[in-house]
Amino acid sequence: MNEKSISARGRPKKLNRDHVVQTALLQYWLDGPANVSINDICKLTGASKPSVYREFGSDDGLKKSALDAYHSLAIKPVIEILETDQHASDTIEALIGFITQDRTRLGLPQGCLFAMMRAQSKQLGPSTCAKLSQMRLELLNTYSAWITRSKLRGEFADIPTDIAALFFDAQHGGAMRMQREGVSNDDVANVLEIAFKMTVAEASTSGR
Amino acid sequence: MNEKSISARGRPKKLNRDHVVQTALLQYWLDGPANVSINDICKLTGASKPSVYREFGSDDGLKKSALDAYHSLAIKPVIEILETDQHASDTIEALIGFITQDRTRLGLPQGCLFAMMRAQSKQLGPSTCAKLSQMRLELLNTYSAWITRSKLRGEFADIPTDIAALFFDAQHGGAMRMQREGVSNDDVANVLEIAFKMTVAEASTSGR
DNA sequence: ATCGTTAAATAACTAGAGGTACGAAAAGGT
DNA sequence: ACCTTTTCGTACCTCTAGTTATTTAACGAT
Repeated sequence: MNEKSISARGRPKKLNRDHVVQTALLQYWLDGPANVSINDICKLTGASKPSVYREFGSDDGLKKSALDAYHSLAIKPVIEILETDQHASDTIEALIGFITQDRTRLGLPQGCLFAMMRAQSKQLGPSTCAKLSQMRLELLNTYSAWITRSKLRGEFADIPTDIAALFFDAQHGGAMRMQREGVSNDDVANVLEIAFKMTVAEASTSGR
Repeated sequence: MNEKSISARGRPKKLNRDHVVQTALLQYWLDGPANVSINDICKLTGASKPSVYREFGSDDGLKKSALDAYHSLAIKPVIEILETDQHASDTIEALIGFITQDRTRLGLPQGCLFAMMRAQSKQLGPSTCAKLSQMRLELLNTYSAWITRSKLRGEFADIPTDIAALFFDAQHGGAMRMQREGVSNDDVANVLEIAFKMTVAEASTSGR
């Protein structure tokens, strides 16, 4: 099924790719991608340095793989919330809930690796940067599609779609930074609520 | 007047402190504080490394001094806008204008050194970090004071002051990131306008 | 058994970071 | 003229980053 059974020749592989990626992901997330070296990853996983280079090619390759894993873990859920068919205000509520959940209980760091990497993209390699902007576009497009759908149902204010998408992306980034700077999740949620409230269609607001 | 004339003994100083600080500031601003080494600064200014260390003590000291200079250059203007006595909507307009001005014409980089440093504070030394959080608090307090005054004049929406201050800070940071990521100043201004519009008192909005 | 294939790990290399020891140089004071 | 004070700058140090050469080990195929 996997590639291992296809090419079963040669010395069997010892390195656990997933373990390395997960460890790197967590460490990048916890300490910031620029503060974690390949050496650190080797110490943490017990892998040898050449093994890591054989598997990922370079520091850039490992970071890209970790970012890939982060996508499944923390970006896809956001996208799925935006693609769930429900009232815009419910989507917003779900979004706020996901962003401000207490991740420490799940053993996950606060903040957002994606946001951190965007903030330090100048210190990252080309393939990580490519992945980053691809993810950025994917998110912006998902926001745009959701906003368009919400507008058709009269649930969204009269704001240009692309501007509103940038606005949502900005709020998400802002929330992540607040978390890192120690603002309580309650306060972050409050900020997001007043931020997102205005994007809801004005008709329903004045109707109450 | 200055310290030079007080202790005029010893070999005269050759190092131009201001020149070094300004060069460092610009380079940090342009390439990111983590991507500029003391060596780079020395090459750019012609100063010798020990001179720089004699003057600033450490990398951390130089970064702190550069951040200090940035405060006068780009943070103080924001604070002054917030302390000018005018209608809240005019203040907001001035704020948006300042944030989205085209700095390339002034020979200044895009983005915001303060925001960049906040995003990479884990890579900075203790005194730079202290300066950073001091500036953060100063800004938040200035926002809060302005919001309180605006509320008294009925020009601000019914939002908890500290939450609104965090909201403004978040918008500023978001705008800086958008600039760095290549969003046009027009689009940034549009995002800020819809973001700040809601903080204006609702009474005047419905009155139109 | 041996051969090609693949992966292992030790031990290096290069580059650049932050930081400093130290002797020479340039001024004023005596 | 000499001493003291202050700064200068070359040449170094240490440490860690990313990266790789090289030899050895473990497998399937012949």
